[in-house]
Formats: sequence, C-alpha cells, structure tokens
Amino acid sequence: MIPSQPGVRSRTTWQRGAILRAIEASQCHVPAEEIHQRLRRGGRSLGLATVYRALEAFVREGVVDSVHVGDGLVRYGLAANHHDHLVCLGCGEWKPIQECRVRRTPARTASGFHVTGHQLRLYGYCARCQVSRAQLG
Amino acid sequence: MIPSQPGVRSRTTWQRGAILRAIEASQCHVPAEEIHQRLRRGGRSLGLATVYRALEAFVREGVVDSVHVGDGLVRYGLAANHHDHLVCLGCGEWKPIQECRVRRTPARTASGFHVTGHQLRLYGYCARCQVSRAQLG
DNA sequence: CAGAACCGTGAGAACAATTCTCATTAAGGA
DNA sequence: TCCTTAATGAGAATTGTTCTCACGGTTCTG
Repeated sequence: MIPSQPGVRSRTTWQRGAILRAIEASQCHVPAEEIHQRLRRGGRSLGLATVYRALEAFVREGVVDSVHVGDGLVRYGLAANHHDHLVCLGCGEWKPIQECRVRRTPARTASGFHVTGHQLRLYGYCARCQVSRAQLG
Repeated sequence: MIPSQPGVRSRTTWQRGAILRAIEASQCHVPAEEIHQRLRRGGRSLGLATVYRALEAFVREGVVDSVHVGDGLVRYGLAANHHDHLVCLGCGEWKPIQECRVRRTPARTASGFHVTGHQLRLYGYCARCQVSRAQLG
C-alpha cells in the first residue's frame, strides 16, 4: 500500500470505510454504481461522486484494483483478493477464475518498468453459447 | 475468423477497407476516435458511427480485438497481431509488450468454457514515475 | 443487364458512465 | 477547542459510445 502523494494523508470517514467493506463483502469485482446502490439500500445515504472519488483514492493507494470486463463498466475489487476473469463473447457473461495463469514476471523489465500487478481476461464461449453457435451452422 | 451471423455476410465498402488498413498501419491498439481522425486527415470523409459499426463487426468476426488499457477508452488492433500491455499507474502511459506471459491454457475449461483468446495488462510504475515517487518520499 | 431487396452510411440526437463544480461539513493536528 | 483543509453531496457537465432515420450503394435474382 503506497501513499498516493506523500505528505497528503487521507482522512478516515465512515463513507470510505463503508465503501471498502462493501467491496470486501462481494465475491468478485463490482461496478461503482452497484456499491453505491448497495450502501443506499443498507440505509447509508452517500453520493455517487463520493464513491468514485473513494475508489480512485483506493486504486491510487493500491488497496483496490480496477478491471474492465468489456461491457463498458469499470469494476473494483480488493487488490489482495486477486483473481482473473473468464468472459463469454456470446452472451457477455463473466466469471472469476481462481487459478492464475500468468507466468512469473520479473519485478522489473528491461526498460526499467516496475511491475506491481496484472489483470488477465480469458475470453471465448461458454457451454451454452457454443451450442447455439453450433446450431446456427 | 468466425462469421457473426451465419447467412448474413458483410458487404465490402471502401470505408471498412480504410478502417482495417488504418488499424493494420498502427503499431499498437488504437481508439476509435483516432482511427476516425486519421482517416479524415487522410482526406476520406466518413462518420464516427461508421467507424464504431465497422469495428463492432470486425470484432464479431474475430479479425480485430478490443482492449481496455484503463483510461476509459476502448482500443482496437488486429487479432492476428496479438500483444499485451504494460500500463504505468503513475502517468497512465502504456506500451505493447511482445513476449506473451500467459501460460498455455487448455482450450476448454472444466466448466465447458471454450477459450479462444486472452488479454493481459501488467501494471506498475515506469522508470520516470519511480523516480518522482522516490523523491517525494 | 435491370430491378428489387436490404445492408451500410452520415449527421446528429440520445444515452450512460464518469468527472467536475462549489458550497458545506467534519477529520485531525496544534 | 480552534483552525486548516480534505471529503462530501447534489446536480450539472463532459465524453465515449450507441441509436435513429433517410438515403445511397452492393449484391442477389430473374
């Protein structure tokens, strides 16, 4: 967990705590809008902009990582709970995969880039979509 | 290359040809907007919606693949010219990496999912951003 | 080759996710 | 407790992408 801007420490508000707990509670990565609605249903009133701002800060600090599954939404999950995703090109369904299929990567590349994490998306067709495609010819 | 909808074949127009050639010409994945502007600067007048529609068709047909680097844009590149990306969390800069670091994956997973491709994003900090971070403390 | 059928196009409106603005609140150090 | 200033909320603004619809151009059929 690296501070975003040294000297600038973030304040602990109940909103940020609640947002982090909502992410922790979900099995897989969730979109900002869902975090917002979940908290509102839970009786906490907070703004959507607050959710986005908190998520941005968490990502900067390395606590949370963001993922694109390909449907135009950015999803967020705990960085510590790393997993990749399987995405169906037919129906758009997507699922977490536990076994990481990325080969060990040197922490530093030839160009001096320091690698701290990764995000992998395997795509293809789920069992159901394979059937429909076969039927269509 | 799989036809999107059997029985529906796409027509060959100069626009689609030009869009495909623009993608071929670029070293890495490019956003739709850039393809559009590049063609316009090249003297061809065509609509942005046309670019998006053509790209959507190409992706469906498997000729082109789309990638999210994390800056809110969808980028497109030739599927045949596969490569992954290195993204700097500090400045947002991103680059293609040629060596694929994804372990060979079974074409079919236990759940019957048929894997046809992948997309990997390695992230961290580029040399320049590491320096600024170190200086800041 | 002519005519019909219909897919692809262009322009701009519509849409949706995200970011910004700004007045207000409250965390945390002094 | 007081003070500085980061964080918040509400809604407007922004922006990437999709939709609408009339028109033109491809391709198929006869």
